[in-house]
Amino acid sequence: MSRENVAASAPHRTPPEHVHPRDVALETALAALSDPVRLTLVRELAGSEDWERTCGSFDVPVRKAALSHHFAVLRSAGLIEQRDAGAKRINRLRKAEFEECFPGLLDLVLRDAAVRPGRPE
Amino acid sequence: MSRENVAASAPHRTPPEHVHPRDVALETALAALSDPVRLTLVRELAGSEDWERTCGSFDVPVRKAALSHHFAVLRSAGLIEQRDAGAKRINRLRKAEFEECFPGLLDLVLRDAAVRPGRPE
DNA sequence: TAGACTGTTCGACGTGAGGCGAACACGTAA
DNA sequence: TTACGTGTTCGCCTCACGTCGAACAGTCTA
Repeated sequence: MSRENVAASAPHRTPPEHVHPRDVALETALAALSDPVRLTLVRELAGSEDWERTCGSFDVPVRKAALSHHFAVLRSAGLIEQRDAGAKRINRLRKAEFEECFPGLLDLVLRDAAVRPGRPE
Repeated sequence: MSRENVAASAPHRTPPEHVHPRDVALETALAALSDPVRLTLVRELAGSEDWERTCGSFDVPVRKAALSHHFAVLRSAGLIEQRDAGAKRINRLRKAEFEECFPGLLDLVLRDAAVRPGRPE
């Protein structure tokens, strides 16, 4: 709690904790991708450049509290990486790492959006 | 309720209702596979011949009521097909159809079991 | 410095999923 | 016919998930 612990020009915001897809169970990865909101996030992210999208820039029908929760789930499933940039937080899809650990899964998710747009509810 | 409605040597047990993977949403397929019990069922089924395994022949730590529920989930996700054989109900993994609709997914699930046996909980 | 903006955390809520035992239906064997 | 085995359905319970509003912490800008 001393002054020194906070010193050394450390960032004031606690940076997000990441999990590498290597340390993610298959069940966790599948569960993370089985939610429509998170599926939208992943797909929009896949169509953007790395570190291009802020958390608030996605077109999803939930408020920011729920949105923050979904990003946390994606993070702990090894699907995204986040970085603080000023007041905003920018995102990147961990395409290569995830593909290496769960081959074909990300492709399936992204392709499914294009090939079969209107699925049953 | 008349005698004729039951006639024509119809089976007494109502046969299970099936869903073709074609009519299954990606979210549904992923959710079905994100449960450890169902994952075990699918994997054991993949290691057996078609119509070889009865519902009660799987090594899962749940009672028969829950087991019956899991089979219903797998059925409505287009993952298995069931048929009545006397008092028992025998199963088949819809490997080809499912692979056609969700390419790579089943392979990922089955391979993951072999390549990474001990995953984090 | 005051305010606007971005995102996280907290507590609460409703819903649905997964588990169980009990009861039931059906098929089979004694 | 009776008894047993297999699997489904029902009601109930518990817990995790998704959602929200409110409050908070930082960052940037006026």
